[in-house]
Amino acid sequence: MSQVTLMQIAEKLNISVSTVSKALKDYPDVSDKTKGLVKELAKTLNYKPNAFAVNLRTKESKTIGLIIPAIVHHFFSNVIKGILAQAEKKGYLVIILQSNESYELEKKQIDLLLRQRVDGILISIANTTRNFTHLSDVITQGKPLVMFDKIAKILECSKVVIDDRKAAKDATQHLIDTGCKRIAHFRGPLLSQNSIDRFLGYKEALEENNFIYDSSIVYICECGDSSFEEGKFNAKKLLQDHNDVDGVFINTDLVAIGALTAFAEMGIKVPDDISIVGFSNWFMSSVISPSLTTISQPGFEIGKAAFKQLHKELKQRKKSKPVVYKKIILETTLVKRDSTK
Amino acid sequence: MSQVTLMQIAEKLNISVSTVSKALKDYPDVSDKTKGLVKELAKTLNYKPNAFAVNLRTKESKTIGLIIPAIVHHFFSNVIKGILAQAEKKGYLVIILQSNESYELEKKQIDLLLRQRVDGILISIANTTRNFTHLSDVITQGKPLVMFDKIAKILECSKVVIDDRKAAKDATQHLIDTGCKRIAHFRGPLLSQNSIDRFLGYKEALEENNFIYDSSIVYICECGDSSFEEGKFNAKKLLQDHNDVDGVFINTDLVAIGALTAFAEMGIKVPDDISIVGFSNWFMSSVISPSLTTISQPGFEIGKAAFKQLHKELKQRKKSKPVVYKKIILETTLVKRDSTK
DNA sequence: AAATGCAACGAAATCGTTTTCGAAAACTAC
DNA sequence: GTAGTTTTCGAAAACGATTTCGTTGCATTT
Repeated sequence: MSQVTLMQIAEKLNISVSTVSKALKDYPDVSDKTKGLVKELAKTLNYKPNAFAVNLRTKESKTIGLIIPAIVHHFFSNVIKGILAQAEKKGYLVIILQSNESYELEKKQIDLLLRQRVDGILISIANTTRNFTHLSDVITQGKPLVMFDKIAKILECSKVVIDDRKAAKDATQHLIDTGCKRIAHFRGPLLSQNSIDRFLGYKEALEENNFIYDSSIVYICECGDSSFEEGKFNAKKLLQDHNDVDGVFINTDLVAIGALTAFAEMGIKVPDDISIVGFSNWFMSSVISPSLTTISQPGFEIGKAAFKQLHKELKQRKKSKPVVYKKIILETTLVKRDSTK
Repeated sequence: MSQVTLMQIAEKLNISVSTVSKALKDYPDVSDKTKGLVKELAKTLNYKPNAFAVNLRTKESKTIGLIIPAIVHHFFSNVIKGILAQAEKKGYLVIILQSNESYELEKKQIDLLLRQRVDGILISIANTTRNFTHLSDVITQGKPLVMFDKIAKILECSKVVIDDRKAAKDATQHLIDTGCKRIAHFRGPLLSQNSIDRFLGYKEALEENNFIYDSSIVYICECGDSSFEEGKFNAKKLLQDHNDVDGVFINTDLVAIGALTAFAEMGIKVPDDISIVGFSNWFMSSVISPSLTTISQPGFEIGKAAFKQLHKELKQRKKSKPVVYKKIILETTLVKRDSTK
């Protein structure tokens, strides 16, 4: 029941606590003989160092915090998987918090993690976050902070992202290349940076191909829990208002699948009557029918890269080396499927 | 950079560390005047108690561990969401580890969590786990352990589950009620308890309705990363070998969706030619076409209940009250959709 | 005036490690 | 045999908070 301590081992062997500690950590100033004795007894007693004491002494806990807007989300759960995989390799544990896209919660959670004195923090910020002082506080306190996917451009810290603008441009270009003449866009929230960038990529592709940009065929989706419904709703509205549209680039797969469903219900043929490109490459996009052309967003790799960068900064700080912030941009690819020609 | 300590506050106010500590925790033997001074200074200095020291002193960290076979999984990510929501309410943090359905990893991770001295552990065990000593160790060490979904029946501890057998029986009964005469089953791994129970429920429904059980129309799926492919593969095989089958109860939605896809490719009409019932109610099951009739498995509630139970045991132990283990069984419901008549 | 009670504070032990700095003990060399 | 190394070990001081048990002063009671 009660845990074994260094002291108990020391008493049984009639040596001091310090020698036991050093023996277990293979210090050179302990004889092989006592090392053997200590290690053997430690094993039979099933000694596990008290992490609380170690943390207090060493001022680090080999634990990092992760704040993410949502867990039940194909992309984000892949990111988590990537982070956990990498953290495990390096012997780190991860405390996960879900901000629910709420700035207030995010602020509280940052405070919680700082109180817990995690070694560093990984975060993808909430859509509603405008004020970044809670995040700059982290950096001020000397704790590494790495942002991914949903970042704050102003903050000076490392970031792991994709090029939303380029990816959106690729997606739109694909619609153009496959013969679409009038291309609509279902965008995300007005204030979400990713959504803005994707919108800009869409617009840029249009302009480069001498298409006329028409704001009346750009629809806004909040991309929350009811993404699917938003997709359905806007698809129906689109058909009513602009039946000449023959292509849509949609901010996320879930909205796109909603749109696909609406089109199916209304007897509109995809891709014959209208082509659709989504964004993120959720698993389900490959199994619905017609399967969805989309942009693959490497969640696992983003998570992996984010932890790697955090770990690098952790090591740099430990060696009191200057910390260099990095912006890592991961590649996206267009996955062509049956929702486009 | 360097953190504020009780000592620093004490020195600035010319009082002792103990008084500062007691003032902040509203002990009755500190005057309101000094309490005011201390609290004010603590706030302006942005004092945060050093969690490492508090943990060491109090022997608890308000942190629990969670081991889960997979994160990128609709059901499990919902469980996580439920756990995190409840943990947040009670002021607990959650360290999450993914076992990847590997017994070896699971064992290591239990050890990691014990070393970290988390206050308790929540776990859904890996499919490959046969030996449970690593889990009984947790209980022996006096740490609460609550298992959910994938449990070990032998272990004496609290459990949160659904009634797989009853749910499977309901699903099969629905196929019978809607006129199916020959019902196949795509089951999960031979050694997975959930899969066994669902199989037994299937069989029980057949027997109660005087259907003949035929093992040749029970197919095995590993239900791993390639679930979808397995569903497709087995659906095709089923059609080749037994074209008289008019209903299938399938162990999980993902496999079922694979089967749906295969049927669509082969021109088999669902539910006219064959009816399908899945299990778990993934989000995608509601948006594919035809939408999938399935058993809804309340992931969020399971997570919530699991944490609640753990928290209750944590409190009981703290008050040295006897800990009572509970087996909590949550309700499932049959969600009727278009893949059955 | 002595005894009692109470309010307000502090000293010090404790939690279990890590690590520095000495101090023995053992060994080498002259 | 002495001086100087090299091993090998231990004492003790952190790390920062919590909590027990005193101690002080002051007011109240008899």
